[in-house]
Amino acid sequence: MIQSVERAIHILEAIAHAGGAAHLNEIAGITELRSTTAHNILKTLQSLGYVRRRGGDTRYHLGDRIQNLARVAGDDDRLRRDLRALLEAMAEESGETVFLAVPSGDEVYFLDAIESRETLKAGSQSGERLPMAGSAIGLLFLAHIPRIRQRMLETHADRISLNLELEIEAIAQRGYALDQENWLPGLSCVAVPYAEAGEVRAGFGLAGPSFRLPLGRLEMLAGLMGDILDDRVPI
Amino acid sequence: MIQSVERAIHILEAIAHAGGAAHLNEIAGITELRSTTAHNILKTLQSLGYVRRRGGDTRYHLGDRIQNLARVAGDDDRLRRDLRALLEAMAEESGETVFLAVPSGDEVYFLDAIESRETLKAGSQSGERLPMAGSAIGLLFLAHIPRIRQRMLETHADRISLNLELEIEAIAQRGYALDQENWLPGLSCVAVPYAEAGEVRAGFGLAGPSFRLPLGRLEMLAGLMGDILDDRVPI
DNA sequence: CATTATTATTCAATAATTTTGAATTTTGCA
DNA sequence: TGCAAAATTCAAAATTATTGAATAATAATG
Repeated sequence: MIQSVERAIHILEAIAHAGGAAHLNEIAGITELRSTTAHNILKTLQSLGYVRRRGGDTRYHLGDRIQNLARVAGDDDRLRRDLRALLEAMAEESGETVFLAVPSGDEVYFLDAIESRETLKAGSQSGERLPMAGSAIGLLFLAHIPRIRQRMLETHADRISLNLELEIEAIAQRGYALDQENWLPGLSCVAVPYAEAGEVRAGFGLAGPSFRLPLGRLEMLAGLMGDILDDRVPI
Repeated sequence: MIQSVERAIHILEAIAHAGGAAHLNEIAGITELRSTTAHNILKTLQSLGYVRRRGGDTRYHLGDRIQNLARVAGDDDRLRRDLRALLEAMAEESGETVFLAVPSGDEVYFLDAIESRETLKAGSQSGERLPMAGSAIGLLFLAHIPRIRQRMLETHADRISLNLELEIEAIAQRGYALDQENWLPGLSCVAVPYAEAGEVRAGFGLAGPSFRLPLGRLEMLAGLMGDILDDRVPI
């Protein structure tokens, strides 16, 4: 357990607890550190952009860099809680297996799922991970999240086929992703994006046997899922 | 400059750069640390909740705690950039002085402003700070952001008048805040909230001489500002 | 299924960093 | 303008974190 790292984190949390800004002595008081020690750590955090001071205010504020981490970190538990009701609505209204997934590294991570009550159904895969390019929901992330697509280009530039590029382009155009037996014979899928603050954070997917899911119905279901998402009332 | 704090931050950024998850050796490679050193720091961050590993995956992921910091940190520069166009639209359509503010600690911090072209106008106060309870926009934050209200109750419980409580309640009900010469004789204001991810992050304010801003016009302007905000097209 | 290779973790000694406390400077306020 | 409070700097001391090697766990391979 590294002491100064622990202390630095406590300092950040002390500032957060004070509402986002606090004086050196206030911080030293809360964290029970000498003011010099707190000062050293704060200067380090400041030079890294995790703490700043704005014009004419001697208080230390939390810095912008934290936002960069947060954007990538996601917060899966909150998403699962917040979106559970929507997932249930989708399961109810479609009758098929539905699931919720988020991007995690260069993979898709399945947060939650509800299985269809039909005899022939797609299995749920909650807790599993799939490569980005190997699922409708992964293609959705590639199409809608620039940072993910860029990372894909950097690391797997060789493995990106023209076909894949066109597919991603098509998804970006129409908003949702379709998979008609590309991934598994007999299985069809739809995936729609969930966005917060103008950025796609997660995706809802639906999968089932192809004979129940002709193209027309897949498109209808994409619309249905979109409508359920739009029913969320903002402030 | 404290070395281990710097290293801990670099490790967090390395994980973020890797898309939110990375193996120990990968992290050690990027940060140019011995794997033991990286391991020690990661264990510290893990015990603090800033890094975690999820079931059966030996990679280190960014942890939920980062989200707690981010919620308080805000990111003013991005907000100013993103919302500048809206501020301009409000200035244009209302003809009065308008401004953008965010909560900062237990104060209101003015991020941006556009002054009216009228001869008699409210001054802009970009860069200034005002106490929460001393401005329409501060009351707006008190009404809409539970964490801010709670902090107010904890620290200034004695100074909260029944009047203030009722006013906050009224703002929470109708959505926007009004100030008719409460703060300064002859000056009237409106303030409307700006929300992201279901949480109020900033507020737009408008101020001008009371003779140009009777109650009816203030209410109309609140509606106008709300409409400009709603015109932002989500995905 | 056994074997190999990779990756993660533990440990004690050493080297180095960080903490200390006092002194100085800056800032805020009457 | 002068006082008080807060922030910052500095060199010595002491604890802390780093090292590197060795072990354990995990994944990959034939």
